[in-house]
Amino acid sequence: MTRQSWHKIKDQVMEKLNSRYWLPGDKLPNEEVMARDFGVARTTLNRALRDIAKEGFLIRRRKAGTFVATHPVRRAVVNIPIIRHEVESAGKSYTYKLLEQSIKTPPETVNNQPCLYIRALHYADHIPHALEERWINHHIVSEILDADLHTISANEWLVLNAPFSSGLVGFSAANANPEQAKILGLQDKDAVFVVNRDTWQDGVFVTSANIIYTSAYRVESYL
Amino acid sequence: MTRQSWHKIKDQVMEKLNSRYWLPGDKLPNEEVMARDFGVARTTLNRALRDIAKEGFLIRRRKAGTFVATHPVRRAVVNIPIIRHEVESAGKSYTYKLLEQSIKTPPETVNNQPCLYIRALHYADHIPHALEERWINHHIVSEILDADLHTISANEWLVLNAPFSSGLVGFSAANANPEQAKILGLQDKDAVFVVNRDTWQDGVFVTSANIIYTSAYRVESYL
DNA sequence: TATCTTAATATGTATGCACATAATAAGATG
DNA sequence: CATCTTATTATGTGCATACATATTAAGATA
Repeated sequence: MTRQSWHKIKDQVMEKLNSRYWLPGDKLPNEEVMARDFGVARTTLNRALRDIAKEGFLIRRRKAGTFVATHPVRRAVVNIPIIRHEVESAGKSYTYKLLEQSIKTPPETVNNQPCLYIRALHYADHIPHALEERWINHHIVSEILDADLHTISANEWLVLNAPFSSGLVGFSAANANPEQAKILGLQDKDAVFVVNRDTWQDGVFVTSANIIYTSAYRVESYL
Repeated sequence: MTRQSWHKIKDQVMEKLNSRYWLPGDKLPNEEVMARDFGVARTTLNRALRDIAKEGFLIRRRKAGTFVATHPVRRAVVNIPIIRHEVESAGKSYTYKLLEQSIKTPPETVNNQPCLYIRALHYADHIPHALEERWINHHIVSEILDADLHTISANEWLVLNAPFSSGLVGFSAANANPEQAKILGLQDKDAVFVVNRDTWQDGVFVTSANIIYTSAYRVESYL
């Protein structure tokens, strides 16, 4: 008898969900029984079920049991790459221009003490691709004051030098303001796609960035 | 001696990454050694490392070993809820109006045979919140022809009745066209946030939807 | 040297067992 | 009847062990 992997068990369970053999809300047999049915150890079945639950199709509660999710919340996993990589992997040439670098006081919503402010333009095939507007807490990542941000983008510098901080990403749409439109080569009021990223290190504010893309930009993901 | 959980091991490893004890590109000790160092079984350490690798901070290759990712691709996990739930969990009243329901031929980019076309408006506190424009392959999910789409949105009906299909999500920005602007109560050319969802069941086209939100809308996620 | 074969190695995972823990149900107490 | 306590149960997880598998490195062969 060939060995069963937890991947195969997962596929078999998913098949029973897809075929509606188990319906939303249904309670599944307990692990011991299912493991016996599938002919694997409970550990192996457990791993398969945990993985499916993590994807949102099953709800598991101790003592209560395992249930088919009634309203599976679909989760899309979105990659947030470094802009240079994003451009280059689309087969285009990447260039970059630092527009502004100064220390000033950000809006209260960002931070309550003076920060390093960066404005930079990312090009794909020498056409403006994305405008980066970023606040950096240089009290925390003080080494960035020595970095040559004409050569390497703040985006990339931070990923390399403070890569493991936690953060919040937001996607939204906006009308370009006149200045942004001019820089990006757009008409006034043209729609832009804004990616906002705020990150912290151990609870302390590190950086807040708005990346402003032309409306041709699109974030995609399989789910 | 208290028992160590794989979560704690994970935290300890993450701490060594955060503190730059291990630098991007570094090779970590092998599992056997690390397990001994942390005082746990290899299984437990393995689970922690697998989890971190899944999040993109470590790269693991058989025989080669475990390495700190040089360019960790940040992944944001975005929830795609049912619109009604989204509105209600914001503490607002949800209402819904079916604007159009007909069978016609979609653009070639969607499907090559006549489909059910739905246009519906979702309200939050009786203010237009999102416009749904959707094509449905009624040859596959024929039961939807019997559903009363005045009562339940196609969005929700599909999640309940064909919930486990695979799909593609896209986020983008656009300028509202005059008709969309009128329906959503916007000015012409106002920016809108568009969520596009295409889903298939076993490789067969099921549905393609554009959900058009006003620019106040924002997709957020921790990472 | 170039190429194929083989051995060594680090991760991947199945299994049986034991115990931890959360949540519920049953029972005891006022 | 309400409330607190306790037992039960299903999932969560640790551990030791064995073997699987991908990948690299070393050795053999031409």
